[in-house]
Amino acid sequence: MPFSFDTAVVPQLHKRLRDRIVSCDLPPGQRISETEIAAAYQVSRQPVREAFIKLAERRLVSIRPQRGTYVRRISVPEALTARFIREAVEVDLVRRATERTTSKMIDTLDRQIAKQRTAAKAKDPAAFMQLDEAFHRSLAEFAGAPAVSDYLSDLNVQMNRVRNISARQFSPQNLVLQHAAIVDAIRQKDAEAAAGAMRTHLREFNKDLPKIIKAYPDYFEGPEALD
Amino acid sequence: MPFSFDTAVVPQLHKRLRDRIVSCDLPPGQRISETEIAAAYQVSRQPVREAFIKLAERRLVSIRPQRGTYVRRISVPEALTARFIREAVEVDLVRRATERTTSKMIDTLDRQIAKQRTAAKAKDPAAFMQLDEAFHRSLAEFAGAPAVSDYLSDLNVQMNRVRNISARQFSPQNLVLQHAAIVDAIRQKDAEAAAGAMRTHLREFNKDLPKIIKAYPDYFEGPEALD
DNA sequence: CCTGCCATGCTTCCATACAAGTTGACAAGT
DNA sequence: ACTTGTCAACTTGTATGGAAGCATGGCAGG
Repeated sequence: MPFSFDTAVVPQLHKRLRDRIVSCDLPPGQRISETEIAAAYQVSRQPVREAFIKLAERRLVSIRPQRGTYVRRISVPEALTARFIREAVEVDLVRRATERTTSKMIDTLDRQIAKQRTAAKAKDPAAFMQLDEAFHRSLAEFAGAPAVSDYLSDLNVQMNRVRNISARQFSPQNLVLQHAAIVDAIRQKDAEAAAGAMRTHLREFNKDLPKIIKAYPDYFEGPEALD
Repeated sequence: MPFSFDTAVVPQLHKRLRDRIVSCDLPPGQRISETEIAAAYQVSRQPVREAFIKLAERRLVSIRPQRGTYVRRISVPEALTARFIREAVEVDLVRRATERTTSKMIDTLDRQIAKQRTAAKAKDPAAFMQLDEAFHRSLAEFAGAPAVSDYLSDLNVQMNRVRNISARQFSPQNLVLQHAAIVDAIRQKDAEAAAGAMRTHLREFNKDLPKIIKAYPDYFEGPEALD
């Protein structure tokens, strides 16, 4: 499938490949070569190579010189580290958001949760993932630090592959309840309760992870751990 | 100055350019062209280009197609966001470290502080910066999350240019005292005091920043904020 | 049957050539 | 004086051709 002409090729390639990797359409461990992708997308090798470099910087692929380029398997320590950082930051964010509670803010969050409930019932994991991200982004905005989300989404790239599988596997209904608990605590202006609810919510990842590892062991890095 | 032959060129170039940028040897706003750098380091344009791509991913340079590549000016909002995240994470880390206090740990930290005092008296900013990073890295290790440091150092790239200038401008003696306060709180197993001391320490950045902006206004992004 | 060598075909890396867009100078016209 | 059009000298983007290194499989020798 070729690209639009009037735009640089590399960004298009990068985005497309990233999406395919995060959604596990290109599964972890999959080998992808410059020539192969170049032929598939009808471009020369150079832009493909440059897209690969960008993906490697985000640790989504691993370029092994003279050997090949592979979709990185998920590193459990890395995913846990990303989760740890996310917990520290988001707990802080939700505390701050609670201190600045406004009725407009509560309304917005309530509306988002209603939408999430709908998506959960409709069993539309992709839509739910998007709403989930929007919810956390809103919290960052209400905490007065909107740019934090951008940094976090960079970080989340590692977690998101797991969460994508997870969303397909399990019902996100739990997650909606946890979101609702966070909003309730904010509504009551109870910062500590909100922080606790957020911690509980984010630690759910640690419970799902082992299940996903059992179900898809090939997707994860073994002890070899070569980059 | 050419490179060693038996190693790939791109990583060497990347590291060298990154160091030059973070140390402000290549000042913010400086234009750097592929051909120019290629000539200076005796390589072809392609590896330079690929190093530029990596630097752009870390937001250290801004590649403007058909126009040129520039060392990014420091974005104040970005630096503040990085600091915010760092505070959230490091406060959490120091709390955890306090809960796991051991005498060996205290010894290590005390020794590090002694070294910092020496570097501060010797007015060796580069050495101090290195010791400072080692100190924070140790705290992450003692908190049982060593990999967090790697993520943070990625984040810090933005702050580090400011801190580099700051270290040259002001005496780091204050910072040593703040480090010592953190260690004292850990010694007394007072997690809240340790967290508070860490907050105070990291918020120092917010006090230095305006001074640096006044002294080097050209190094910072104005309202134009193009990318 | 097992082991080690070696050719072959792959991969990424680097160099080079060309394409396409931007910028600035400068001259012509108003 | 001011605007406008053109051109030349840059910039980065893409294509392509080798060079060097690695993996695989066949094959000779034990």
